[in-house]
Parts: sequence; C-alpha cells; structure tokens
Amino acid sequence: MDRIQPGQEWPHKLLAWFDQNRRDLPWREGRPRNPYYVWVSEIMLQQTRTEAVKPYFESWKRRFPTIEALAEAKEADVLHAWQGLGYYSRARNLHKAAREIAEKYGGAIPEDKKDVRALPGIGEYTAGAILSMAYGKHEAAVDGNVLRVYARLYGIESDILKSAGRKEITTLVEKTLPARAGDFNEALMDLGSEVCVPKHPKCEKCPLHGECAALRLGLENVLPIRTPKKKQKESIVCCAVMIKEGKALFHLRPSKGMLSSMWELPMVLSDSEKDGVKMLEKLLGGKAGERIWTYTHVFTHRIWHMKAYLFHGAKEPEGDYRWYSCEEYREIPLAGPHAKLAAYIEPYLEE
DNA sequence: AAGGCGGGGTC
DNA sequence: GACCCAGCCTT
Repeated sequence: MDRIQPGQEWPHKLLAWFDQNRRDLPWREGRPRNPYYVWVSEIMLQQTRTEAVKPYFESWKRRFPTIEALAEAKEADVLHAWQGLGYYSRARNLHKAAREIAEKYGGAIPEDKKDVRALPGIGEYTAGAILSMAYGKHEAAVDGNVLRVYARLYGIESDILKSAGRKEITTLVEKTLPARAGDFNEALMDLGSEVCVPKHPKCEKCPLHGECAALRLGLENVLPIRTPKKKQKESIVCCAVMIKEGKALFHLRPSKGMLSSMWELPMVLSDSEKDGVKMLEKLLGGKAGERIWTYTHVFTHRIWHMKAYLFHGAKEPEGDYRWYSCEEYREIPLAGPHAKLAAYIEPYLEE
C-alpha cells in the first residue's frame, strides 16, 4: 500500500540536495559564519525577498561593518541605511540590540537561547536561525517557507497563519530536525524559495516529490491553507511643498507608529481633498497654491492618495520642523512616498 | 487571538 | 488588481 506520510529519511535526502544546490548568498560567505552577518541578514529577510535584501546587505556591511560600529551609530543614520526596505522597527530594534550586545556581552551575540531571544527584534524564528546557522546549535527555525514545505509534505490542512497550525508544524520540525540543523534550516529555505514556491510549485524538480503527501493527494496547489488578508483603509494625504532660500520644510514623524522617526513633507490625513487642503492651510497659516504632484502609494494595510501643493508665505508650525536643502535631505531618512516627492521637488529648489 | 507595521515582485 | 515574502511586537 502506498504511503501517504513521508518516510524518516527525507531530511537526509534534503541535505544531499542542499549540498548540490545551495544558493550562493552574500551572508553565507565564510566558515564559520560571521554571526553578525547572519543576524543582520535574518532581520532584513523578515517578510522581505532575498533579491530586495542583497543591495541593502552589501551597503550595510560597508556602513556598519561590526556590531560596535552599529552600536556607535546615530539612529537617524541607521534608519537612513534602511530607507526603502520597510518595517522600520526592524532597524530601530537592530540598533538597540547592537547597543545591548556591546554593553552586556562584550560585542558578541550571546550563544544562550534565552539571552538571544531577549534581544529586541529577535523572535522565535530569528533566534533559531542565528543559533543553528552561526553557532551550530540544534535549533529549529520555522518561517513561512518551512510552514509551507511542511504543510505540503505532511498534508497538513490547518491554517498555517494561526497559532494552532504553527504549533502543529513546529512540533513536527523539532521531531524531524537532523544533525547539521543549520544546513537543514537553510535547505528548507532554499527548497521553499526555489522549488516548493507558494504558487505553482515545481514538484518535478523536488528532491522530496516521492515523499510529499500533498502531491500524492493532488493538493500541491491547495496547501498550505492560510487566512486571507483584510483590505486596506484608504486616505487622502495632502502635502505642503514650502520653499525658502533653496530649502524645503520637512517634519519629523513621531518616534512611535508608522514610519516612526522618519522625515516627511508637512502633511495631513483626511477623507476628502477639500478638507485636507483646509487642514493644511490651518496648520501652516497660509494659502495652498498650485497642485504639483499626485501619487497613490499602497502599503500592506493602508492606501495613501497623495496630493502635493505649493505653499507660499506660510509660517513654520510649532514642533519638529526643519528646513533642508537637496544635499541635506538626501542624508536623512525619508518616509515612504515622501522620498519620491522629495526627489520630484528638487527642480523647485533651484530657483 | 488579532492587528499594526513597507515595499516590491509576480501573475 | 491580489498575493505574499527568511516575522516581531503590542494590545
């Protein structure tokens, strides 16, 4: 009778495949692996594709070559290096953790699970990844790839985004984790991103195709099961382009919440453009001039319909506002779509 | 348990 | 358009 569940030996088959097919990635260079590189890359890779991370990782290495260098950097410079990568609390936490490692652990990432797990920005997955890949510990690292691969391999129909499904698979991973846990974890990632991909998995190329319950049952395009996401809330965002003596007025966003501690052109959120303009005029105590730019920016859970107006003779509001020239604002962290607006207004600053 | 938090590639 | 990615933190 045909077996539905995979055999005991599949982890070794996967490792053999990995030995022939491992991806060559910038953060995988050197043996033993540089724990700092493993850490930085794992944080950058959270909810972010490999191709998007590569250029950021390379410039990060030059800018902050060691944990000490990162610890000594200013937060604004750290955010600037992260600009465009998204989920900026990752950068903030990386920076905080670097300072903690420098102070408490003499500049070396601790090897104890409890200590690593306590660092800001390091959750269950990242702790497992660092400990297994950099320190050779016997730890699982369950991320989206692993959830998908196991859901298919074992024919698991639980929702992988809910804690029950996640727990079910984590237990299974811990049970199947072989020696060479670090390689095994990387092998699962490589399989997940090259072969066992979310849509239309390439089962004919899979070293485990003979073991896969989903394939056997014809469910390879059905599993994994995951709850659909909610749709975004839409807003109108009116922005003011105020220019004085070759400089534009910028505002520093608060240190909490979305795009925290990043700079933006003065803006207000509203449900209609008319209301937005009125609010902006009240904020700046002036009159909106020509509308020079519109753009729709889509976040994961929010949509901003942006409208930028020229403002003349208005006053600088109270709070965290500053005038910056082009050369200056290229060096500060700019919030999402405001980087695009800032680039667009450069010609206006020349006059 | 659910929601906030970015940006971009891909179909 | 919709989907989803090497998740974590707060509520």
